[in-house]
Amino acid sequence: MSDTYSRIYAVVRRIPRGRVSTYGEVARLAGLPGCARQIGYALHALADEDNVPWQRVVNARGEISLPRDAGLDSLQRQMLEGEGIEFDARGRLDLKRFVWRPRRTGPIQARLPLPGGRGSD
DNA sequence: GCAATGACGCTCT
DNA sequence: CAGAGCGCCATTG
Repeated sequence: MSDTYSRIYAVVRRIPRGRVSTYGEVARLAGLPGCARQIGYALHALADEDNVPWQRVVNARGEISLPRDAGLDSLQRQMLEGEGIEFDARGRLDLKRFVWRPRRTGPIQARLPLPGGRGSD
């Protein structure tokens, strides 16, 4: 496994349950700005025993970005819904509500009312 | 080592 | 808001 993958996995593992992040954001947090595509590439080569919450990574539109033929898109959606993530009719989630923010960026860090129940991890 | 690929993002229309 | 086009870069064959 390359160091690039290790960095990516480390960041994805930090995403708490009930929240999601974007490929571009994960790339930046992993110290790989501009390498959003490589995030997907790394997650594709991921194994189940690696214990990485890959389902919490979506594209910048808040949409599942997996190919249909693999059948993983429905799996990801089911797992996210199980964490309390809500999808609209277009199969998209509201990044405004569910995106993960690593550090407090400002005074307002409003506690998002997670449908799942508890608002903290 | 070169050319093609891909679980993406941003800008313009 | 939605779709099309172009840029991006590590990994693969």
